[in-house]
Amino acid sequence: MEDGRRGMVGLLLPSDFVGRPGRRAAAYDVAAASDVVMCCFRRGAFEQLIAETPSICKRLLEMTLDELDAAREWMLVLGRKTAREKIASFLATIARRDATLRKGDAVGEIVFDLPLTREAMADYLGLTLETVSRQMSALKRDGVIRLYGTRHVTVPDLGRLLEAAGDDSDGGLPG
Amino acid sequence: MEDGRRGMVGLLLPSDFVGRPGRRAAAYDVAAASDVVMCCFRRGAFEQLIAETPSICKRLLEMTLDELDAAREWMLVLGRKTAREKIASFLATIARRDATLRKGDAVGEIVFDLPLTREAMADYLGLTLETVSRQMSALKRDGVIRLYGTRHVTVPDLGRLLEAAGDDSDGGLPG
DNA sequence: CGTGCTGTTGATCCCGTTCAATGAGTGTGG
DNA sequence: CCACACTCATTGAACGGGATCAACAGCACG
Repeated sequence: MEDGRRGMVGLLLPSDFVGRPGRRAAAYDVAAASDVVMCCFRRGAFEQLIAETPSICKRLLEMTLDELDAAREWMLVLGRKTAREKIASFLATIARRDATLRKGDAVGEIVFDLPLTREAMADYLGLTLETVSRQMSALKRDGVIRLYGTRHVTVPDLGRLLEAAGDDSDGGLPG
Repeated sequence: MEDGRRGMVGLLLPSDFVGRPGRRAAAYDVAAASDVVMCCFRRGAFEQLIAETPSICKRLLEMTLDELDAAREWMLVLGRKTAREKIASFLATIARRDATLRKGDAVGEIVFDLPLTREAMADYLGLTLETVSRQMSALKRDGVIRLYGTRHVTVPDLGRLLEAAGDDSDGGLPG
């Protein structure tokens, strides 16, 4: 924002798509928070591809609708959750997609690395970096997560994390 | 949310589209806040129409991308703005689309009716209804808006409203 | 070693919430 | 017509969660 306040409106993870067919300029900056591999398309050729291949357009529509749902879900997080719940929600999101990518070992201990600095997390969650740090410490103290270094996280019990996130309903583990 | 906290993730206004091609169930409730006229399509026929008419799919994609941009814009509002700025941003949004619908008299005094109760505004803005009420009174006291009854609003100077919204850059009135 | 960056922790303050009372508008029934 | 109930809105007082200001620790790098 003009006065220096910063915000993040999305987090792109492996397999995500970025860009807006039909527009020259994006409304937001895209910054790499880690090393990335990108697959790029020339705008003209890509738009032609869309025009000629209805199934691709349909697929893009579905992906965009998914993003929209995610954005709306996040609006609830930003608008109605406490700092602790925001942090827990964020960790749960990362844990979930991480588990999805290397799928298989669904249950048991979850291990992952945070892709963001404390400051970036704060921007994403609408908090200050100090609050992020404090709540991370609090979740660690309460045994909801364990921290090795500042980035490496393990979640011994996903249920407890979801509980801390305010996303109750038990996590819905399939029988 | 499960514990009684409520939130709104979008505001549908005349000419908006709601629904998700390709999904049976919506992730959110849709509630009418005023009298409405809806134009409905049967799912099957509509999806067939999409499949057969690439231009419609393309149009839907564009609309969804616009909604996604709006949702992200709103994430910044929810995450980084003060109560006063949130209220002002909301009023500016309503004023803008209202001016767009009955387009023409762009400049000068803007007049419109709020489509929501204070409580619904609070849910949309991530505030309490008391705070909404207080900030409305504050904006009125400061002369940014005028209130006739609880719903009817006039904005004597859009620039000042945008300033209060934190959306500086002067409103960009064309010469 | 010093410098810079990221993260942690402490102390204090303030904005928005919470709890509570009151007002204003509307519909209902005597 | 007025009393009553009910909903929506305004306003006040007190509290608290997160922001702010500030000090310091860990680590990489020259």
